[in-house]
Amino acid sequence: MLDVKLIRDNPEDIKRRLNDRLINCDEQIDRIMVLDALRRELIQKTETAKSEQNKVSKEIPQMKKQGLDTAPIFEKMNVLKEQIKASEQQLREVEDEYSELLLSLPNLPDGDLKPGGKENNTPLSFFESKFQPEGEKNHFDLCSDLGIIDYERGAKLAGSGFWIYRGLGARLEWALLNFFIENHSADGYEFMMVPHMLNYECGLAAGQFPKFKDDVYWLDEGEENRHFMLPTAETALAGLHRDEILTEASLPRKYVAYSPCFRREAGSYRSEERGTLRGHQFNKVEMFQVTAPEKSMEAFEELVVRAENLVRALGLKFRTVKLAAGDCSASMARTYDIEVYIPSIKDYKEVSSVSNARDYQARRGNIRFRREDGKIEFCHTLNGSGLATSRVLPAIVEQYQLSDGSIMVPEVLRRFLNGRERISKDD
RNA sequence: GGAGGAUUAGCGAAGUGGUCAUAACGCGGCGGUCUUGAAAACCGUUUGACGGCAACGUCACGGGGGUUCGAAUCCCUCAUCCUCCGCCA
Repeated sequence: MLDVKLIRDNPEDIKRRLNDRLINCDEQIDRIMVLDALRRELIQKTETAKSEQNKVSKEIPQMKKQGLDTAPIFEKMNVLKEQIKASEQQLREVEDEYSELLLSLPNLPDGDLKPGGKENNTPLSFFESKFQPEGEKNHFDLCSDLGIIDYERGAKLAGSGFWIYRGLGARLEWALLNFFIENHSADGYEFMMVPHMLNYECGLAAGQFPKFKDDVYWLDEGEENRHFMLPTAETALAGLHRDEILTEASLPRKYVAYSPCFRREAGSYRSEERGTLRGHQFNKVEMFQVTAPEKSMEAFEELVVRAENLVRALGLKFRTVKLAAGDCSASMARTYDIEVYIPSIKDYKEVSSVSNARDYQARRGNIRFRREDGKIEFCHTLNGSGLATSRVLPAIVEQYQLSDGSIMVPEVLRRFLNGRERISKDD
């Protein structure tokens, strides 16, 4: 959520900066300006009447004590009561529309981002693979032939977009997750195992709701207090310190969580995204930080390097891309993607998305901290995948394939697989 | 799933329709007096949000709604926690 003061002070500047995202919010901002003024006027009106009501109300017990006639004063109070009721009703209507509009505005992109969409993304760095692949098979065929992923029976159990990791495939997947968690934990990130079903407020704080509430799976539990399956552990971690005031000394808070991620992905199927490249459920290790505002860029750089180092340690070819304003997700002020190379489609696929939300999520979730001098401010929140496995595994099998259709196990993962160096058909 | 009970400041807790909600009282925290230093004792202090240039005002007793001239207090509803019963990996 944006600070309404920013809009109030310079609505044209905010419009221009949001336009960089290729989203036109001009009308919404104009309307917010109108409602903001109206809102403040109504607040004053209501509070003046309430002040009067409180004053008179205090006189009543004294009058009764003295045996005075209270009838005329009740008369007056009834009038006040009606006035307050009416202006409160008006205020409620104005505030409903006002906060809905304010919540629907995306975050301001950082000033150094290129305006526009995907086409304006800027690759920042490239890393070449450690291993020279000996074949050109695609990951779908390799995984099927090796028997490490069962796509057919996955669809049988749950439909298209689901798969089963089997045997050494499951072990490899588990090894990746372990490798990531161990890495972050060693550097002071607190490992969190969070609920996989969350309430609405989590989605609101993270910035996914109300706009993207149809992109997640909702459980059928009746009208109120329903749960949705989390689309990323970020949604849980963004809700962790909701309505809390943290001490400055306890910042930055560094968390790492593993969770499966559930996404509807309605209409986003593309034929090149076969196998595990896009599914309704995938595994991800997520990093999350809560920082003081002046420390969030430092934390951002840290998260980018952490994610890069994991891909580098696996020896995979990848690149890091700075996203243009329009390609960053709505809650984020800046995002860098780490993309791993998938030889069969001659393209890079995102395995990590590192973002700085600045105070956008903190405002929505009311996540604050107290400075040493006692002042209370909103925190900054950041998140980054570290990493999502559903694209790492295809990259591994393709980039580490041998001429006979077996694959090499990246060195850093071997100790999670009893020292195993390769996976072949006979296993 | 059923039956009870609870939710008030950092913590414990008083308050059962009005003039004690910046909330009694206790603990803790912070500042001070005393002390070589500490402890003890004593004194003081200690919520947040919103509106306003300010003076000041408004709101918040788990959340939301209602009754009333007036609600922490009465009613409805939801959430969470506790106790007992049932069921269960």
